[in-house]
Amino acid sequence: MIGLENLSRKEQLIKTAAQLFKEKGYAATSMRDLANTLGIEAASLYSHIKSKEEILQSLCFEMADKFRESLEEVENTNFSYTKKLRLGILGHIQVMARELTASAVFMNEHRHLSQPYLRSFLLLRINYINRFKKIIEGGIKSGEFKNVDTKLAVMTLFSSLNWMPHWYDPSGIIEPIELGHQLADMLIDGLQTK
Amino acid sequence: MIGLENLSRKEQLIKTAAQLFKEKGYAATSMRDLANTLGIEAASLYSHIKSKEEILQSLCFEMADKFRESLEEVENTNFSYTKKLRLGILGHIQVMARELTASAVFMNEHRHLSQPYLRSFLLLRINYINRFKKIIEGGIKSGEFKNVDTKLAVMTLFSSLNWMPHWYDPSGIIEPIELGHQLADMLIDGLQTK
DNA sequence: CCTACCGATCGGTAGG
DNA sequence: CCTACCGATCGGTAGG
Repeated sequence: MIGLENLSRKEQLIKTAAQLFKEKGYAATSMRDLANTLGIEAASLYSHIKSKEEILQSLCFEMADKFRESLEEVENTNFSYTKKLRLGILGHIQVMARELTASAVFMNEHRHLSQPYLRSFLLLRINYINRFKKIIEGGIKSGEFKNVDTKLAVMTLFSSLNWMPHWYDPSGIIEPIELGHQLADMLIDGLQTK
Repeated sequence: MIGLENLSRKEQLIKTAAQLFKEKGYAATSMRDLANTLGIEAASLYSHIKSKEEILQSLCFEMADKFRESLEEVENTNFSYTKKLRLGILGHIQVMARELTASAVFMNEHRHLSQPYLRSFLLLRINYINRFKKIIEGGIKSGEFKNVDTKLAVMTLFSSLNWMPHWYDPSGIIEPIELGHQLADMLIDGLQTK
């Protein structure tokens, strides 16, 4: 692992776990896998964390919080719905780009949370999705957007966004902001030439 | 479980496993979970199948085959790229709608395949994605589509399509074909009014 | 952060 | 399809 030198041991542990959870999945990652990657014994992990699930909890809820924060900034503006949607997409992608691994875990591994954490995570997520949906609905009412099925539209957006950590190459040419603009262009203007 | 009466015991077993793999994930689903759901002992499963992974293999490769078949039909036409893209989307969604659970497993659990199955699965998948990409590239060259980033375009399409099993309600109002048309409309024409 | 260890559960087999 | 069982591995604890 590279770039973990400045982090506390606990932060290193969570970052490393996120990597493993992303690659192998939460259930298929053992505490011994994690310990081996860090170069310590499995039992030693428990002086930093209380349980395996605690790691998943911090990853999921910290990301949920960052996504919510980013969208709230956009909501507190007076831009058109078209611009709000674009800024919402840009914000989401920038949060994701800063935490690509944690974002992938947020998207794919949250189902392994136990109750009551799972329930409150799903509430946060549906709330986030509904806020994007409100922007789309607003755009339809204002005449900016076509009268599409808003559930389909928002789920298309949400799945496109959240699958990005699986294929986006942060060392590649295209920058997160540029990527966000292109995705917004595609969804707002379509592929077709005018 | 409903509607499994006409299937062979092995087919029932695979369908039931798909449901559990979708809900809990492959790694978190134990053979005892599967046996309990079917109302038999875990050891009895092995008179129908060789291993847990064999179930995952049949699910993943059978779906890959159906998706490939559906896209090949579209490729063997002389339609415009716009129409090919639309028909490709419709085909994918119809295959998925017929096997919603297996499709979710295909999308999210394939990483638990061991070698050499994982490698050949990923080859099938990248081949499928590249065929969609070729349609988009063709449309750009012909002037039907704007000069977008084709990797972004095809991954947006692919992730939208494959996340559908997680939110699409087959008992709801909207039919798979109608859904496919609306998704195609969105991606091709965009959200924006003209 | 380590050694030593716990009970529970895992995928799977033998033999009927 | 069952009983009986296997060795391996799981998340986690006690005590230092």
